[in-house]
Amino acid sequence: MSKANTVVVLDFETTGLSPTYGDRAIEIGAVLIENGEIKDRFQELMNPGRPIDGFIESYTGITNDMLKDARPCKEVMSQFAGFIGDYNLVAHNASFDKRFLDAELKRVSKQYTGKFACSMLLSRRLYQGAADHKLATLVRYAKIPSDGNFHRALYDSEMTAKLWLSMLEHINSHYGLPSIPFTLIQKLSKTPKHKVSQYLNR
DNA sequence: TGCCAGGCCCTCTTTAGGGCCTT
Repeated sequence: MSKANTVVVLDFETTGLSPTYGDRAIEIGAVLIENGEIKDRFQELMNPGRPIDGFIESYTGITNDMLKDARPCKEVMSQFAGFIGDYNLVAHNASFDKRFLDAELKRVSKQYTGKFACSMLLSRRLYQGAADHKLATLVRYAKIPSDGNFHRALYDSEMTAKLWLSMLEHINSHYGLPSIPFTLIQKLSKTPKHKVSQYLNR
């Protein structure tokens, strides 16, 4: 599979916000996009080794009962390392998912070489008219069909993937760029908002 | 057991503060 035309879009559900303060992953979901199409999927719950609190149960719909028989994080993450391989990676608010990916893979002595891009940072440049840049809001803004079942890992990764493809199509239709290298998307995601057109029209 | 983040980005900025996003 061509690395240049492939990205893995991933999403974690977790026990909280900070792996450096002991939070763990409880579910990973991911889709593999090749040449603009979803070609593969990965989804699994994982047992973090301790109970999750009521807020997380309510927020995700993942219960302690569901996690009781799930495989431990180390088994799931070792397998997931094989799924992401050396592909580049995308997530919505990628700094969050990158922290958990790094922390969980470090526990199983796995590494990855792909680079991250962030769909939220890109959307702040391309979809400046959106009411906000939450994933659900952007899915509605981009008119992506959705049943509204957010906050599960595979569903959110699929919606992020479709949002990502929507933004690539936006770049093509507005700026005549049918394909744009991943490294340029990363740079675009850090470009000052008022310079986006200048950046893409050069 | 319970504690709890951090990068981006704007502005009443840069010797700072606070909202947005993710769970």
